[in-house]
Amino acid sequence: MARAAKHEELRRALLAEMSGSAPHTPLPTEREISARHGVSRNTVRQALDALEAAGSVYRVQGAGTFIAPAVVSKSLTLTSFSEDMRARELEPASRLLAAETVRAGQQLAERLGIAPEAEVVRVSRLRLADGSPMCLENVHFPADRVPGLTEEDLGGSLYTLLAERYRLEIRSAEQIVRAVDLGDTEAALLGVPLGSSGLRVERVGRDRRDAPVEATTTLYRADRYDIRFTVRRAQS
Amino acid sequence: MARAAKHEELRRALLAEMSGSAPHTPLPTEREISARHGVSRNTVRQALDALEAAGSVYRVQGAGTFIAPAVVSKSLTLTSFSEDMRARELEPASRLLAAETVRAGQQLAERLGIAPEAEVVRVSRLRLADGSPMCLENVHFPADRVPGLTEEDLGGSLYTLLAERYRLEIRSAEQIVRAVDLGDTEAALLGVPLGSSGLRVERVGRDRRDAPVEATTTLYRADRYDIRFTVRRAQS
DNA sequence: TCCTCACATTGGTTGGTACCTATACGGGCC
DNA sequence: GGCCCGTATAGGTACCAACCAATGTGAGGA
Repeated sequence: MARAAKHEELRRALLAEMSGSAPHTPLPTEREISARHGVSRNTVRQALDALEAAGSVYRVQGAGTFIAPAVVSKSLTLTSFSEDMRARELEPASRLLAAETVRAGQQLAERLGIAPEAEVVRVSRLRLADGSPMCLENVHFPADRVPGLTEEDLGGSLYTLLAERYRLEIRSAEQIVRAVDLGDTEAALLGVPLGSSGLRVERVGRDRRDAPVEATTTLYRADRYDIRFTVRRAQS
Repeated sequence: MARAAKHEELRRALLAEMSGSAPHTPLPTEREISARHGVSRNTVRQALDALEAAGSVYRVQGAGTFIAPAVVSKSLTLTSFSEDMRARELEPASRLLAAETVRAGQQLAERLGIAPEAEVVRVSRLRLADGSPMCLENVHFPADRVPGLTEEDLGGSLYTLLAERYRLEIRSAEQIVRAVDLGDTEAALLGVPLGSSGLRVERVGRDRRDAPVEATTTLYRADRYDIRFTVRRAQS
């Protein structure tokens, strides 16, 4: 390891230095950080850019860079269910419901950018947090990208399995969030009353070349789950 | 105008040049763009950084920069209801339900970072898209930041009013999204069947100094509204 | 024919420098 | 005492230059 770029190391260092301080505390000036850490101001700015994008600091021209107030929600990042639950201090677990190879069909084919006749591997799991149901997860992969997946241990993190076994890394994902009325089987599996509402998240995960790798539909219990994120004003 | 920074102008220029081309078409190399537009490579990279963050292009080291596939969802940005609806090609409108000054109370005080006894202005509106109800919106401002707001015309864009009348600009916002069962009055106002589910978005808007400016709770119809966004893998 | 490896090319990182613009603070004027 | 404005200082923009690291290709060997 230790292959990290300087601006990345600096980012971590600054994050560590900041960790104890109160919100709105000013950081040293860019020029001072530059001098103290023995890097160029360019590198400092790169690190600060990342911290700003993550919502850890805010900058005011002419005034300085300041520690952002502790936010409920970190900026929106792509996380696996396991990571998501651990961030909420819940213990993630899984119950495999189905793992099979089927035809893609029209809708999935479109989301994954493959032919409707192509085969996909479907993994259906009930995800638990601290032992009780949190969501129903339906993941689809193009079959030719994950040969032998149905024989693997699907109880843990799929992301880890994908990365280690198939060298597939999901770098970005598009998500569509909707509120839905749960069906009876869904409500039963999730252990909520019939007629409850739920949060449906449809996701298409892409590798660093923007090729679709995964299409997932997840149904969350409305009473235990929310989505938190920070948005910023952008230019047109 | 024309006060735009070079990297910003370049970004727009590149976006325009790209607009016709097919996905995965490579852009000119950074060095070539630099030469052709008469700017430094640093500036080119700044422009490309923005385009990449917006999801318009993706970059592969050693290979090039490519036009990203047309995505359903642009990267997540902060938009007003009016902008949001226009992006969906719907005509936004408003019906004012209430505009009053009240005590903040515990919960609002916490969200806005003010004292519970402090006064807040509450603006409650039914938002319409193409003439039919889309959501119920409840906006709260610290009263001392928007004197005389209740006397203004509250039928249009609050963001515009805030910017022009009070010089308040919302630069970032934290949002919490949940699925909820609508209450009877809410369902009636939104014109959906009793017992329908809805999407509740709680937002705290902040100015560029990260000071809370507004706290909004919005209740969307589940059948007409979804939230779309792109997430990226981030470092720890 | 197929595989391998060196190399040219592309984006990624880092350094350095200069100048612009917004901000805050303090001294001086009213 | 309070307002105004100059000035020091902060971040923002832009340029140049050099080198690193991943990629892909084509020449050459098995």
